[in-house]
Amino acid sequence: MNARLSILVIEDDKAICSFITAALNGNGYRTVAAFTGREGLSLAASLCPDVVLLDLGLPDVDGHEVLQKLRCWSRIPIIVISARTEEQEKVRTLDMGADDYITKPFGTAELMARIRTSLRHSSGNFPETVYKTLNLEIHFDKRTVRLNGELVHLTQIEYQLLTLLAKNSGRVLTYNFIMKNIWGPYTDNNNQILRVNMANIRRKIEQNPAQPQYVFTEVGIGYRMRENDDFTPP
Amino acid sequence: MNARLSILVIEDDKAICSFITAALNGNGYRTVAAFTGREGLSLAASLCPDVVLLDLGLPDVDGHEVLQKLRCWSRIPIIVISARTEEQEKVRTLDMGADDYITKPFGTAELMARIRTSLRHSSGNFPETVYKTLNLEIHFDKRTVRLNGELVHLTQIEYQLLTLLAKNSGRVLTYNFIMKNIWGPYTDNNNQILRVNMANIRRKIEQNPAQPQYVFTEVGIGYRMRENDDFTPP
DNA sequence: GGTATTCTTAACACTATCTTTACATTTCAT
DNA sequence: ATGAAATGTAAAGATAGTGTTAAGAATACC
Repeated sequence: MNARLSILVIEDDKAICSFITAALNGNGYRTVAAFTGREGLSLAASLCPDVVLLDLGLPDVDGHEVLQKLRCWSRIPIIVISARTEEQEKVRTLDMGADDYITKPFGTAELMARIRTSLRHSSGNFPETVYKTLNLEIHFDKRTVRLNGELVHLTQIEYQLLTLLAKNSGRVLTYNFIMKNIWGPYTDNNNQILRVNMANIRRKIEQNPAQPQYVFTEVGIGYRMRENDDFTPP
Repeated sequence: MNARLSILVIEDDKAICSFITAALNGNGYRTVAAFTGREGLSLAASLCPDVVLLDLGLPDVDGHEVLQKLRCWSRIPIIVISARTEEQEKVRTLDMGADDYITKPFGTAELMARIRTSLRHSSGNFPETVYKTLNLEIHFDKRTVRLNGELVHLTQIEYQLLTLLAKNSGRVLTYNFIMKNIWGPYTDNNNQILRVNMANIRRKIEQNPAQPQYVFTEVGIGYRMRENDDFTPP
């Protein structure tokens, strides 16, 4: 059911590269190889892999530069592989945003374990307890929704859907993500049920459902909820 | 303003323990020490520290058991410290939910770097992944584009196109590369559709589409997006 | 067991988006 | 300068995606 996870290997030494990709394939991952930093950056952008393995000793661009460029726009887990064992080098690399630093030589089993650990990290987390904007308030701990101070009654699914969006407010959630989250991983790709629920929610909280203020449609992608007011960036 | 982060050190060797806590204190962390597994578990539960450092060689309970028990109820980052270097041991420990595995002897600088990395993972306060230049901001993880702070609505293809360029900012992407990336490998070599989309994007984000500030045309080659000037290391 | 609520499915109207066409404008070599 | 090639723009038809309604099925509640 779940699509296989894909891993981008950025490594100039073809022998090592094919060794690594073979090991990854053997463990059920899809792999894509890049032999230069430039190539790696483009592929990362177009493929959006689940993990990046980055060898620091590249011919064209400095590996650290690749790391830096990637971190400008992505939080994909990046596991750096390097021959250098000096502590300063490790510190520098980790502080530039690498998720792990493995020194050569290393065993494939350890590599696989560290990949699994990275994947664990990249799956999300959100702590907020109140969502509040315009005239809408959601208290997650009380499980209440208020519009202009008045309690709004939502059904189970409607509430789940609204809070999923609220906890990720400002961010577009894909139809698929929402479906999987609420109807479980084995639902088909039919959004009809989602559309109906959204229409019902809008009827309850929007003044004019045709011009929503709270939940917006991103055609072809999914829904996005208006950003939470008491959002305090770091 | 920010409360200092607290770290629980579970380590039976008092010499090593005081060495580590001293280093942590020197780096601004609050530390609590536990000399047995049992103690460590109860302290973790009562304190809810931000990170746990766990030595596997404990006298009373097996270190792996501590790890397992902790993971039953908590997702606190756990960094395991161990004298054992065998790969199987590392794999087992990581797969039981440890966030990192450091072998003795290790330097304090590396330990600190790995703690920072773990903290980044847990608190979700990853530096936001954005493209930013002049008055334009693209938030990749939210899938939003802002011009002068205002949300700009882009269609699916427009967004794909803009982010492909942004993720490769400063570099020329050929028409062919872009076409293949967005319309798939089997499209013909007709750029018309690409030109239309670029015109639409420019109408939405450029002040004067005839003299673009963000996406430049490289005649005969492709498009290039103004370089991201946002990079701020952690 | 009957009633009310909620969930799901299907049909259809409506809207946004995509693609194509036609033509204007710019660029560059001669 | 001039013309051919490349690029930009506008508009309209085709397509796909979304919202809405309503009716039957499933579930919970007396």
